[in-house]
Amino acid sequence: MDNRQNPEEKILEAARLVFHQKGFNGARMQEIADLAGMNKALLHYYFRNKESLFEKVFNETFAQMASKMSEIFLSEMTLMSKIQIFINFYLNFISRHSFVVQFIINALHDKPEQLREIILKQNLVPELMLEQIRKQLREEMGLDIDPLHIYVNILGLTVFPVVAKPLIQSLFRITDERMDVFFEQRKKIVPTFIENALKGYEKDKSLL
Amino acid sequence: MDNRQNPEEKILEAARLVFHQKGFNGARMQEIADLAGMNKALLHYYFRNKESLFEKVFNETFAQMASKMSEIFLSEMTLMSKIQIFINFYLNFISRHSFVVQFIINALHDKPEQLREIILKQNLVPELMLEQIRKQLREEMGLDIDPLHIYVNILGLTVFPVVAKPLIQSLFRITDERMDVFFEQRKKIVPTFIENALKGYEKDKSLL
DNA sequence: GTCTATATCGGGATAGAC
DNA sequence: GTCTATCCCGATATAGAC
Repeated sequence: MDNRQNPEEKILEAARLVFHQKGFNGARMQEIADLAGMNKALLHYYFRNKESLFEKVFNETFAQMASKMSEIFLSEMTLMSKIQIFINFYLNFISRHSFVVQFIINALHDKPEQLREIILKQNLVPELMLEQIRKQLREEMGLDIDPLHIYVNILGLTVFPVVAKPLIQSLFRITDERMDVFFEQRKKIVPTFIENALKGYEKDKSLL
Repeated sequence: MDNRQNPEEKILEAARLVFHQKGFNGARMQEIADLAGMNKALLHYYFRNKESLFEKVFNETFAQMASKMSEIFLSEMTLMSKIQIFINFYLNFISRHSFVVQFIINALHDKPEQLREIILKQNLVPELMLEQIRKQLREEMGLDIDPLHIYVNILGLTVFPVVAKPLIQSLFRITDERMDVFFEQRKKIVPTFIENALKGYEKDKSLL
């Protein structure tokens, strides 16, 4: 671990790695200390206890993902471009931080409160993103659909395969290399899939 | 907990509830014992240790999901009907057993081995399902697409919202009641979304 | 601030009575 | 088979020297 950083930063970096992979219950303070190249006691000196260290990591991680997402979906682009960019960003990001999403989902499942506060603290308003999507669906594609469904669809198509990667691999005996190819393909396949789906609504509005 | 059952079954039922919600690390033998209305020691008497109890629950749960999925996708129906039925079944099932999927994904993420064996033990061959989907894509829609992507898309659109439910709810401040409506809507929206997407490929084969 | 040593506790597992 | 009591380890947390 990088010696130039101050201890706080070294601990946080180690904590990120361990918590992301093992979650709160699975993580060991000892492992974090080892990874940070220092003693357990120091973790308590800098961050009172395991819980508050976890909270720091969680808030930081979640805020980062949320703000990036917000940034993309509130920018000035066509909806389809945004989807394209989101999937690309996300699949690249995830290949380096493979456990964050599952980490977030699990952490949330344990204590569903907060989280909205984390977002608001960053001056992000989730509803704005939805309204922006609604507006673009209407103006760019002439569709009057609940944007939440579309948003969830985008996430599902992007996020699920990443989270379920071990399941998919084990089930169909797919090598790591073929899995990389698979995710590379999805960068093109998913946007097309979504675009097709939305264009289908345009053709036959009775489906809405 | 039901008194008519034998102790083994009572333990298993309690173990299911607790493991599904909290995972291996989060679960407490004490909690399982309490829920089963008996003493911790009895859990060890019937199931040697925590690990093997967990394994029983996991294998059983996973096998159940897998066989149902296999049953649907290998049956004699159009692909679109299967998708329709799968989503309906799944969203109903999940509303009663809300944590199973996350449970499976997490368990797998911790130990990616086995699992294929569980499937094969049931005489299920995952690849058969894919080949069946490939065949139906070709014959019913004239599409020559990698069935794995389609399969993963179906799962993503169905499974993700369930797993991410707390996240969605907290982020957009959605009440439990509105969430029920949301999932009810998805039973129609998702099949249509997929159908549109696939029909889009028919129109413009260059997208494949 | 950083270390070693240790207190404390929760929880899985076992012994042994009934 | 089922219980109580207890063991024992792993892990968080703290005391205290340097």
